[in-house]
Amino acid sequence: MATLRDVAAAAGVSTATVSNVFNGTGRVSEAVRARVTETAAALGFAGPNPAAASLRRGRVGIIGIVLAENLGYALGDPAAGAFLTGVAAVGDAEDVGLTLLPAPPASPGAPGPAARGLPTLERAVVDGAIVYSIEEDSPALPALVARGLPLVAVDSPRDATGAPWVAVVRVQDRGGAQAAAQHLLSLGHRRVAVLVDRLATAPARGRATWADARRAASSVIRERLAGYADAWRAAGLPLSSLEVHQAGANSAEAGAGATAALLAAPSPVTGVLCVSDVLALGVVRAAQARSAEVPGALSVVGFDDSPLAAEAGLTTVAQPLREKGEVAARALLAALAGRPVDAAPVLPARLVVRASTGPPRVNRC
Amino acid sequence: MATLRDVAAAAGVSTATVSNVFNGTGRVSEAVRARVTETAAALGFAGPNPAAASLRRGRVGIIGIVLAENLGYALGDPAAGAFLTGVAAVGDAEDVGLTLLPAPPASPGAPGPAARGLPTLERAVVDGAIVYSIEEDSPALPALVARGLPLVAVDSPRDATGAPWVAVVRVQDRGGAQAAAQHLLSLGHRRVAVLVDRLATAPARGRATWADARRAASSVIRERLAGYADAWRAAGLPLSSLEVHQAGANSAEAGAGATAALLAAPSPVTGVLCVSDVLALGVVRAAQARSAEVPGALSVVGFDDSPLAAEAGLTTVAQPLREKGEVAARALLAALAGRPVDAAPVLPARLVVRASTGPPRVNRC
DNA sequence: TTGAAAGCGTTACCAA
DNA sequence: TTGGTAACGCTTTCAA
Repeated sequence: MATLRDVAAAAGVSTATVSNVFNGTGRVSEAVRARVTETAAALGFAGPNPAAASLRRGRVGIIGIVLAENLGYALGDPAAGAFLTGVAAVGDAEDVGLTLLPAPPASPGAPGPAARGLPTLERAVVDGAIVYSIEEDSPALPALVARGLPLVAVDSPRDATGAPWVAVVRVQDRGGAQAAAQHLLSLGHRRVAVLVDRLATAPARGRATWADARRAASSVIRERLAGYADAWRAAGLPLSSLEVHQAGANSAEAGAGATAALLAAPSPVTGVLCVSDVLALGVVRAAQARSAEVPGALSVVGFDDSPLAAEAGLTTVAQPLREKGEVAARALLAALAGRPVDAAPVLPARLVVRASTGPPRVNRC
Repeated sequence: MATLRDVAAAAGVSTATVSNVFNGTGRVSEAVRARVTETAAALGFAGPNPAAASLRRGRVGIIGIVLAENLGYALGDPAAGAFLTGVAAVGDAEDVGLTLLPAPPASPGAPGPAARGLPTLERAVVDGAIVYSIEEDSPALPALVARGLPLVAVDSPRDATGAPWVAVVRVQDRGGAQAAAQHLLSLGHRRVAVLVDRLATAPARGRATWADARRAASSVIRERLAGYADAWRAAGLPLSSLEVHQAGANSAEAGAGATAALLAAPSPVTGVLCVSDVLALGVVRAAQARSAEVPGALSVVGFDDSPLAAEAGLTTVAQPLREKGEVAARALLAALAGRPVDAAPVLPARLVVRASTGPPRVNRC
């Protein structure tokens, strides 16, 4: 592959001039520009080597998006897709590329600084990064912070682990969750389950205590659970009638798998508040498969209003996913450009009532 | 920010040694390793500068994914998300990052090599790229080819515009489409519409001719249309009873907008073959809004079997989206590693019959 | 308007 | 096992 120097030599000009031609920068006579362009074409020189240019410039024109777990898993949630769409839209407008960075979960016995299992994260050529919904104890966070990159957090720890965030973007998770629970209460439900993917980093299934729930590893989960509890408290109901269950993962399958436990109990719940739409859709599917009508026998509420929810007629708490991506991207780009940044935007959440919730059926027994 | 050289100086060793410590490479005594690690920590050195390392190494550990149009638009299609998931899964496994590269559509009057509006594409620091479903006349293609990067095409031109593809990944679009059309035929439909997003690069709406259809800008669209026509031909039916309509864009809204024309004609169609699920979902929604039952008054078939389709009970042609991503990524990584590559994998497509198709209702008049 | 030259921060080869 | 030392390919003053 020809280099800029080759072109300079062949065209009989300096490398500085060739660089100027290719960067649109500066004053170059039309004659020289033409000669350089031609020579470049003849040599098959496609433009400055990006790695070299990045090194020299100190900027790359690419921002990273750090996604929880591995990329494949993260993109499986349509909510993540919507968020990315927002980030991408802003990136487009500012001619900034997007690199997806996987943040593996905490693993015990991390070796030296070299082979900690975060190679992509530590070596990615990016100007800054948006940290999307990663677990608070992920080793990715310190690794990123150590790099000294400008960082924007989305859906992340309230106290943010001391990371020097440029901005922390949040959603009214607690208020949205409260509205969801309030909705079920006002329909007449009094025995309801809360279904989370998992409370701790290690997946677990089955019923959990509220004490565990309050210590959930994810701040978003904590907030949502707190919101559900708020509604219960406001109604003067005991938390014993608001059971917390873990599905083990954030997927429709996991939601389906957890459904039996909800319905089979001695006194089954009449409603389920799920912390994500994918979980909720799994519950709906499993309930119907067991001939438990939704919402007749079981009301189901999701969270996120991901694209799937509307299709499925799922009552859910909508958060502006796309806008969240836009806000985060704009904050990061502003910081990179040295512009002032809103350090703590909070986006609204709102209940969207669809067909998956209704009054509880009166007990036939 | 401290550099590797600073660390070397402070620790009283050579830069080579520090480099070795941080790359796990080579033999470094435990004592030296410890001293270097400590010094680095003390200086706040987070590891080698990725841009510099990339320049020196000649590799980055990142592959690009070129998406049609702009990223925001592309990610709006859940099918793209599923594909990306596949690519990401392979990337994870091989510790390779993913950069999303936007490929703007053709625009007239492109200026010099510098400011052609493809900055991200021309400057992205990647080792190779997967070109996903981009238009055949996109300026992105020559720009990429000029860079001399190893390239894998997905859903791309049959003749591939002479680009030196490492591999071209295809799906049995034609066969899948034929099966879809055959399905409607066997249900008794004889007057059917084909709904595409658009045939040419410039968006257009309304009915089109088969002559236009055969010249569609996208090879995938051409293949699918050919498949529909195959079924018609095999049944001995005239193409005049298989109307081609353009929706103008690949979105549910566009599909909905095109629905009126399908139903309002003097002799309305009884079935619609859509080239994507999002279009199909738009048609279903719009038909129902006009009190045309699906499938009673109108049978609707999608394409892709994106995650939305199952939720909505849409009959569609399934293609292995995730696997497509995996195959493409593996091909590219193999090429980068100098391993042998299957240059022309073809993935299967299969009809998935759900609730959106049924026999045509007998005309009441 | 053009050129000379000094790095940007690494890695990898070869020698010690 | 460690160090010296060339590159890697470019951008950017500063001078001419």
